[in-house]
Amino acid sequence: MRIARDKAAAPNQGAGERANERATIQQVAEHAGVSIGTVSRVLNRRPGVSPTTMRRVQASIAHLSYRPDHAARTLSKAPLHIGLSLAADTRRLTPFFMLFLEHLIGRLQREGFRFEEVPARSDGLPAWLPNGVILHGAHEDDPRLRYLEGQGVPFVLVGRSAGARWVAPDDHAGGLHATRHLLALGHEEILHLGGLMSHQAFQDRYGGYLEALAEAGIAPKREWLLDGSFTILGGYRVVRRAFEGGCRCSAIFAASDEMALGAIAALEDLGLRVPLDVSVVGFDDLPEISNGLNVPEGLTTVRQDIAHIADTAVTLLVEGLQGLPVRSETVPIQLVARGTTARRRE
Amino acid sequence: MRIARDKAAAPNQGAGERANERATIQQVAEHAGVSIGTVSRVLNRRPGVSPTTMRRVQASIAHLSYRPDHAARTLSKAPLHIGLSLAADTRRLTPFFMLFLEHLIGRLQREGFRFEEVPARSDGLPAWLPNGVILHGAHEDDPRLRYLEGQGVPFVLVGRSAGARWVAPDDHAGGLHATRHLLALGHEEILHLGGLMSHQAFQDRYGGYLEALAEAGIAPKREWLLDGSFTILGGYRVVRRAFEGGCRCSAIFAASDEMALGAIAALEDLGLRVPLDVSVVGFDDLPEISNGLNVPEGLTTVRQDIAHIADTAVTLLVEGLQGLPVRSETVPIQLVARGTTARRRE
DNA sequence: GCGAAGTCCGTAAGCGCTTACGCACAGCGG
DNA sequence: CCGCTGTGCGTAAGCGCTTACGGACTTCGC
Repeated sequence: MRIARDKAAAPNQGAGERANERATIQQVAEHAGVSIGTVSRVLNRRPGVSPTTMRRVQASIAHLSYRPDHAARTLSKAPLHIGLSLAADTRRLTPFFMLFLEHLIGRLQREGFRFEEVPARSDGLPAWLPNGVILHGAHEDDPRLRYLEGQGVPFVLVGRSAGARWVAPDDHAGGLHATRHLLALGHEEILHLGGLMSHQAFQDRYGGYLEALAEAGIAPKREWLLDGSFTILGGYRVVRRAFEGGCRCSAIFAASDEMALGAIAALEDLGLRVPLDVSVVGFDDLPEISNGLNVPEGLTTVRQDIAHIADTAVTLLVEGLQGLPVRSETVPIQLVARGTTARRRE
Repeated sequence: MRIARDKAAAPNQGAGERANERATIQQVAEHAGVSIGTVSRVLNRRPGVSPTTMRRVQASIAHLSYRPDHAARTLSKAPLHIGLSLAADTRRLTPFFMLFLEHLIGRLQREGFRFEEVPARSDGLPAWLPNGVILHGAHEDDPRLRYLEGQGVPFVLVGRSAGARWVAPDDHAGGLHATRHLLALGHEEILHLGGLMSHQAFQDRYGGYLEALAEAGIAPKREWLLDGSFTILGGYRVVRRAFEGGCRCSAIFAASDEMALGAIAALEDLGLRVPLDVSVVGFDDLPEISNGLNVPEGLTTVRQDIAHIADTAVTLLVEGLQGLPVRSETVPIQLVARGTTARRRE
């Protein structure tokens, strides 16, 4: 499959900016009247460039709408391969996960890392050793962790885990704030729509919920805990069944936006109005969900800063590559009050 | 953020395969006792390598678990930038779309293309001109198409469209075969669970359904056409409402697996058994859906060969880059009969 | 037995970028 | 006025690949 690039168009034009062709660093340099080394320094914010020159270069970059080529940048940066390893059970293409991946890949590209998903050999160990690894959804006793440790390869986990570098959102605080919000609105009987309690994160959300209830002096009832298995349909069915079965709760804290969406649909189908009759709080803050709702103001939910989580994962990994001591980070969450929660009716 | 690679480990070792470090073409060449040029020829299946040498090189590749570096390969291949442009309304991260993208990216990477999503300028036109473009979900009167044509940039559309290069699955045949399958099982009153009829593809699926009914001499009733807006929840609600409203149909042809899933859940909740009481056929064949079902044999559905579609998109684009005449391709679909369809109970 | 035509393979340039190195010039103290 | 330090910048090597080119053999016809 050979493809000849149309060279005849501009026989000997050097770097005279061909209309609309993507600009290279060379062209930027010529346009600005400096060398490519200087342009590169500006791009990477490295010292040794006078303010005047820097401004000129930046103007040229803007003028040519130049954007550095990922492939070339990757090739010349430090030859570090970083591996992505995604737990099989998270490979479920949930919107949340896809967004995370998008941010992660973006950051790695911008940073000039060479990265690839690491294929597993038949014995479950990686086929080749990257210089650093980001793991998503690994359990603490995952054999891969021991292996990486043994090989001296730094890694960071997405999700809380003892004795390793990790990033995780503050799931506990999320559950806490969501529930407090409902309590503050006068609700007392509050369902928790959760599931997958083998995951630490989801246990934590539930833990926050329990703590908030305890603060308010409310003893949680056994039947308030619903398992929606983190799907829209799961949320719908379990909530519908609960309310058909005579549940009198006036609020729901769902551990994911998907389940919240299902819950709201179920309530609607039963003739209950959200938020007039029942308030609902979600978790994640996925715009997809909030926009798809027919509550004009959108879903009240707990926002996770996905970009921040992805960013921190990379930062921690870089620390590991530099040999800095192990450090972990909990990224804060934020309650976003919108249209699906209201003061409890009378 | 400077990171020193540990060079002290093997001071003057040349290309002696460092344990587990990722191999380069150089190391493969030394291991096989040939030059890197020859290794490259083997990798790219280019002629001019004797069978003996080829085997030796392949053995070395396997032994070192060598995999060519994307970045380097991209950089040295023909300098063609191909742009990806994804219609805003398809940016909905549906499983189907994500899979498509995964295949597309894989193929482009293997092929050594440089590709990037093309950002739009404020006036809606692309910020820079790639050498070729793949568009997903563009309407025929999309201004971008005119623009690309005017600039002489070849493009291919995913989805049928007059007068341009396009690839699309045979949606009509899909609808036809799915419905024929149900008819052959003795069903006569068959619902169509569709939606989004502004899309040609979904109209076509419906068209296939109508044609099959016509063949069988059945006049479709108005109330057999349901709008599930291509979501699980949409499918659930509309089907539930239909059957609660006295629908006596014994089969459903859903235009997506998601809607089929919703439909099945709704039927279950109403105490109807699938496939004993009602047969259901989906569309797409997403393993995610079929596995999540509690019908042991999985969902009967129409399979779209996503990899083939992505592949063809690239092939057609390459043809465009080579200046070959415009050509389009319909990729065949296939009915996969599994556990959600059965002969109509007398 | 010698030149021509093949076959197979090594060599080196180059893709677009980063960065170590080193040069030119300014400003300083003596 | 000379050398010295320092700042700002150009230069060139090299990242891991692909591929045009040409060289070393082999094989064939005469």
